[in-house]
Amino acid sequence: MARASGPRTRGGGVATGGTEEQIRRAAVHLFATRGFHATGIRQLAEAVGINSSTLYHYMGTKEDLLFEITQDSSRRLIDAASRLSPDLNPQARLCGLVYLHVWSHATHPEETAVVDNELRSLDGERLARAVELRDRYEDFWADAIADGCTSGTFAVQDRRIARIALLQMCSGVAGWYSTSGETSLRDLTTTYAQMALSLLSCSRDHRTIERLLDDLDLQPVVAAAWPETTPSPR
Amino acid sequence: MARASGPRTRGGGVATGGTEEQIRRAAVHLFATRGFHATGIRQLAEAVGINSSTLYHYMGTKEDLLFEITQDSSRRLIDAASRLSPDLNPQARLCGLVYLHVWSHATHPEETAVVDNELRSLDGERLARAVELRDRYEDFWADAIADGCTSGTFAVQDRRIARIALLQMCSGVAGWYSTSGETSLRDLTTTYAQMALSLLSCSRDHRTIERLLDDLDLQPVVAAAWPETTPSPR
DNA sequence: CCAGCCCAATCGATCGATCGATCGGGGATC
DNA sequence: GATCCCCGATCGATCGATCGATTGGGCTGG
Repeated sequence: MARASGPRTRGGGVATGGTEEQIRRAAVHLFATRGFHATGIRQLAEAVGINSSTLYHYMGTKEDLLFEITQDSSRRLIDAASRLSPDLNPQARLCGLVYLHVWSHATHPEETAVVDNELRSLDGERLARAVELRDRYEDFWADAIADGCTSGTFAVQDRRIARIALLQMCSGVAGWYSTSGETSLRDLTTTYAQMALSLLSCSRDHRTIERLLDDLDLQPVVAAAWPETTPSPR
Repeated sequence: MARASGPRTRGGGVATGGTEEQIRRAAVHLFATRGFHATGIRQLAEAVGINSSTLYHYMGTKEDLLFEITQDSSRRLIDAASRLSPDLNPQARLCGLVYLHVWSHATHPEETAVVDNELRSLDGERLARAVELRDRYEDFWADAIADGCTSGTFAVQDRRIARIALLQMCSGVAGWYSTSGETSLRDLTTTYAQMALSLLSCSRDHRTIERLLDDLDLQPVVAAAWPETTPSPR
């Protein structure tokens, strides 16, 4: 349990946030970079600067920690997607989903990578719950694609394959994008939205999509889904 | 003591190959499904039906095994890509790459998944060699995309991002496709080739791509890259 | 104000289990 | 008897997790 909301002890507490949040952050980083099974409980403690036994004052088992991380990240994506206006045309809806997904994966690559790659380390019941959340999120995409296809805006050979391909392509952003690189977040999201529309046989000019995304004004949505956006670079 | 299974005689070995090949196959399966670090040496031995110490008669370390598996799979992809005729037009070349990549990932999902997901478990020097092979393979894609862009066949906002997106999208096949499902390999590869061309602003009809792939006649190429397997369709 | 107590927070020590890997020897075949 | 397979036993290291003990700030009753 442990309710930590403010108290810092020990001198020299340079790190930001409470101990519990530090643990969470270190776990996200280690799980994303080395993998769940390759991350030792002592490594995690060392990254936080505490003894390994102290970890268990703040968390349950190591797997509990992984589960909570994945649930949290999954829910953020679902929250963001569900905030999209329901009466958008298919084109705008799809662009919005791409924007939210790519923005999340670009600015929080570790959280999203853990969800994308480490679900298999969950046991049966937790895996089922995690998959359920993932499926709920993918339904937003399935609905948008179906809408566009029935209305004639999109044209694809196979809707399910198109959905899988789009999600896979957009998730890849977490693996390579760096905010310190030469591509801005604005260009990145626009480029992916353009590729997504093209893949759905609905090509649009880059500037057109840029304006479309500007009009959607989704920055408040991602800000609500990922509140404590860190000032740290990376 | 009677041996449980796996008569060793060389005269054609009943269902499974030699012990070394059995180990390789079991390792590919376990590394792909559970992950490298989550796979124990005793699990691996049990899957083959031998004692864990016997493993070391056939292999080096566990990491040696992973390295060999990734090198092998990477080289097969490079071999296949390098067999594509150098004087194909960009459209046909790109379709050929998609075909080879998707076919490989669909028919050998575990080998390819290990390469795609477990490279990080390699140590520094081996990781560097593995990444080098991966980069060499991606160069085939970069060249095809560049050719198409300079010749006006393709049009993308960012060639590098397009390449990454295409590869990510095609690699995803390993994660969901089942040869026992309702989608044939022929439809799968054609659908992906169509999506790839569309993404590159070079839309083509499904039937057109089907014929294009038929004309390329790439079955001998994949058969050469993955010899000891069953290639029936197309 | 102080005495007494509580409790979050931390650590060192250690648990049983499992990890990857090694070694010497047994038994079969040629 | 030499070679090839294979296994039981075992190594040191590390795994995730728990234990008892200590610390110190904050709250309470007097």
